[in-house]
Amino acid sequence: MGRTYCCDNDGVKKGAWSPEEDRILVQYIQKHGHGSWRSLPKNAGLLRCGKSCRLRWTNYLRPDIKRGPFTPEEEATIIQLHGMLGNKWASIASQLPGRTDNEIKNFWNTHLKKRLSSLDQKLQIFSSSWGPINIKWESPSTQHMVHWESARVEAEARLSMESLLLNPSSSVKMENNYFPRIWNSEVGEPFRNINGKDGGACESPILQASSWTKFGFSSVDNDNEFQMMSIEQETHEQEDNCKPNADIITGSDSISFNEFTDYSDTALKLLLDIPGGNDMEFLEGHTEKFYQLPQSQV
DNA sequence: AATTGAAGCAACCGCCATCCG
DNA sequence: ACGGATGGCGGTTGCTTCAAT
Repeated sequence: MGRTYCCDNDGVKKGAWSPEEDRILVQYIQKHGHGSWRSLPKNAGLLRCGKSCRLRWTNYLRPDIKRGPFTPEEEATIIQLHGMLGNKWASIASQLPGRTDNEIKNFWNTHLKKRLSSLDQKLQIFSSSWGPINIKWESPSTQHMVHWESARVEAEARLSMESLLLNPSSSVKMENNYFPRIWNSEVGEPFRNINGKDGGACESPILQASSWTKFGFSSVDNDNEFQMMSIEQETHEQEDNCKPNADIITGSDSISFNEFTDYSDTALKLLLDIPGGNDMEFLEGHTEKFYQLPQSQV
């Protein structure tokens, strides 16, 4: 059985849109609005299905579409949001005015995924040089964590670097508000509620693990209801409340969320933007300096 | 100059959620 | 309450462009 696809009709054109079709579609929508997408092509005199028209309009012809390459800020936003939301392209796009979910999805698949996968490889090399870090890299959930962490740390590193370069005195404050803003927006809602119906306040795992404080950035702004806290002081206080989050994320892997975070924050930070051809060269003879086990692990 | 493979991107497809009669 | 219609979303495909050989 199954429902019929709206473009199953004979005589419906497929493939690339011609400038003439674009012109007709734009003129029609400007004059009448899109109304029902299904009836639009017939009314406008286009041999396309409504779905195709909607896609063409939303992804390409809409007047507020922002063309051109992604800025570093947009890139960082995508990485961060993808770390939080996964492949929720529409949600990510809603935070990037003028960008479409399709564009972001393509950008992720063609650029960012590759970059993060190369980070994964670096991490594997990095971890294999240390016996004590018993990470099961083949585990899907751990791999997801690696993606998640890679994305987050890369974005943080980039943002902090840009912030310091552009405005050493004030920009940190702005960037520190980024996660709280997203967390408190509709995008963050499912994550705020992840701990169950009793609504027990549980802080974002991202913020729990955030390296802002670890790397010496401290919030100077307490206006936001979402307050950045010292990891050392606050994480342990909330650990019990938030344990389900960590379990969800790490599954049955051999390291806990927080353990992994402690390792990877430092490790990834070091792996980013390393000058020269040999990414691992900087580690030689210096591993003990770069890497320290958390107190609980020593 | 021709060929080939990779990368980038627009568009399609099918599933799912919501709307509406 | 139910079922069909519609819109939205994410995954995938395939065409185009470009660089390497």
